[in-house]
Amino acid sequence: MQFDEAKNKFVQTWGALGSQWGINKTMAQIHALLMVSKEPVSMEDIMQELQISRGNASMNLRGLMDWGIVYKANKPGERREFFIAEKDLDELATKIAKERSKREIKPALKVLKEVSAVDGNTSEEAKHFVAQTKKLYEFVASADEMIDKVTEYKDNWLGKLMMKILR
Amino acid sequence: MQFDEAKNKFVQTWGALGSQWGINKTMAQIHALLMVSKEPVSMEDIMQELQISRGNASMNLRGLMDWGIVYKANKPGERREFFIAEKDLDELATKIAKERSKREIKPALKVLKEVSAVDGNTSEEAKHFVAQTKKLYEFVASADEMIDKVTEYKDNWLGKLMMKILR
DNA sequence: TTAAACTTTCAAAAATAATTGAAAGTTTTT
DNA sequence: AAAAACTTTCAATTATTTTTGAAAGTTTAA
Repeated sequence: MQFDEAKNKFVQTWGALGSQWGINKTMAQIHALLMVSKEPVSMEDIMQELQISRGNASMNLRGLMDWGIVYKANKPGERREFFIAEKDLDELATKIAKERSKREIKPALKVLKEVSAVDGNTSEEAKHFVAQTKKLYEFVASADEMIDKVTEYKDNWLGKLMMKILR
Repeated sequence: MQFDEAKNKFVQTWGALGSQWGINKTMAQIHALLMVSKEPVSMEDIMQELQISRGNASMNLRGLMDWGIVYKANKPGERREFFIAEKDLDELATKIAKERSKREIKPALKVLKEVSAVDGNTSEEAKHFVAQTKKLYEFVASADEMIDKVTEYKDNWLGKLMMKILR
């Protein structure tokens, strides 16, 4: 396979994957493009390579920066802005995990706690509901904690040991 | 909070969450509904509770069954079909992890392997591309394996020990 | 075998999400 | 201070996804 073809395939595939994970296609494609670019890339270039409008590029770059996985990079002597992706994969995974926890898991936990505290759970139905949502709360909370710990310890000896055992 | 209100809130929240994870809203809502129902639920009841059409209910139930997290249940003496959700949360998590691995991670790995094998990587650009995609391959492959192991060992002593350490 | 009871399918309609592009906003240069 | 070089915003458009509902399909009962 030729370089251009390979690059294109990578960007397309990453974009399609993004959709399945609740990230929009263009955002995932921009990220893919930046991931495999050695040099910082200008908005102009991104628009050109992905054939998208200026507004689209601008908004999705902002989105990626909000996730903390793309940065602005200033090229000396250049007026316009360039962009680079976080290329350290451990760092990338950590940022994504932390952000998803904050945006999605924490709010879900809050709701689970609320709803599992229904008043006077008299009926069988209500009892079952409380039991299930409590279990769910416990489960989600400990999964969330576990992800925390794994990312936190990822580069110390204990973490490395565990990774080894798990592999 | 009253039972009905709580149940509704739970179903709505789970549905909204589903969207962010690439699962459609109705499918997530049906799943939520079944999760907290003690008794098997008929399609009629699902349509009623979620205010959705027959076709919609049918397709999304089929989807949930394809994921292996909802089953048909026959009530003795009843003609029509009833549905129940997998309620064991470890089992649920395992099924989802396995299925996502099969549907999304494995195909992504295939592409990563393909594209990291570009011909005559002469230019600096091409070299960087190959290096990045190879790293990505390694990373994704080991994350996938790790998920495998965690779900596999979840209920044996080693798994339990690790869970304890990680908590 | 036919009718009744129920489920699935799928083309069309509706709802939702993403994209465009031009105007407004910023920052830098002269 | 004005122009130039660039970025952001957002209402309107376009594309995608989901939902509907009626027809076709299937299974059970009589």
